[in-house]
Amino acid sequence: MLNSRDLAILDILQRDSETPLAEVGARVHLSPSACSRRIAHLREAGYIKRNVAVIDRAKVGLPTTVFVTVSARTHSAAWTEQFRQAVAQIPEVMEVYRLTGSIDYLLRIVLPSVDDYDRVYKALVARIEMNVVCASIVMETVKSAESLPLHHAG
Amino acid sequence: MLNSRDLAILDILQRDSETPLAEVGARVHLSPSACSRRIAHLREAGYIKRNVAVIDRAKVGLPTTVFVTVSARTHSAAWTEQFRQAVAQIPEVMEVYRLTGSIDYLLRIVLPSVDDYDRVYKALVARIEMNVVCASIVMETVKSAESLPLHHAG
DNA sequence: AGTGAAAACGTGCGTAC
DNA sequence: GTACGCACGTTTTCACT
Repeated sequence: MLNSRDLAILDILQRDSETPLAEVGARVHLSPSACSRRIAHLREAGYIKRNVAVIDRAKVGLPTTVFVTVSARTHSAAWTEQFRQAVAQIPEVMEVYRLTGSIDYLLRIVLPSVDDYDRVYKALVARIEMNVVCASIVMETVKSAESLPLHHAG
Repeated sequence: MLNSRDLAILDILQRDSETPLAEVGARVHLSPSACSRRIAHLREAGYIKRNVAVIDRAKVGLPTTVFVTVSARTHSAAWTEQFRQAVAQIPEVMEVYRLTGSIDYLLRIVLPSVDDYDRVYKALVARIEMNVVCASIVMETVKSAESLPLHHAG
């Protein structure tokens, strides 16, 4: 289980994983060595999965996001599995969610430009029969939090 | 500008920012010290924004995701700015995108449970008048890439 | 069991070649 | 680009509560 101090440590590390233990310790009122042990425990227990570099999408030539809503042709287990494999194979498809309601799936696709969507669309429909309900291009990212609301966790 | 070696380094670091320089060097056929210089440059130039810990959402008590589609009451600059501030103030609202098409905005909301959605919904409508078109609960995360398709970048 | 002080360790960085 | 050495931060040990 997690106490409030563990949550505070996680909150620091999800914003900057390179924060020196001395600073982490100062912020949660703990010694650096104690922080080191806590973090090691949080890793082993799976609360921290790994550390990653956050890359500027626009700067590396991937400024465009397209959201695609899809409904299944059939709801058979075979179709579902084939769909799962299709989206797994296409790296531009970064996230796929199965939703409640009339729309079955939501896909987030990351691309160099809107022109590339056609390529990804064709790659998708070549692998699996599906009804693309709608494709919406992201005009503006109004908010992008990148850190979990840990203070509001259960 | 970025060459293919820089992209390879970014690809390694976006998967695991703790990869030792010796291993990064081995994978891109470069000495550790040369890697160190490249990475420092990638940071200064803003390609790498920062390093963060990836936290297991379910384990910290935030397993639920809700996607909400919103259309604007009016399209005035004042409404837009007020909407921007409203979503900025609510930490559970992690991402907000302005989209093409009839739906104006897409919100990704992260919560302890579906029951908490009512609380966030009320917090939103208390701050800004808007038409919530639809709220869909994520039943299953079919794919979650967490790393950019750098090999397909422009 | 969990803490803090201090010593040992390892990695990354700067200088020299 | 390689080799060395220093410096820093992290990790471990240990005494203690």
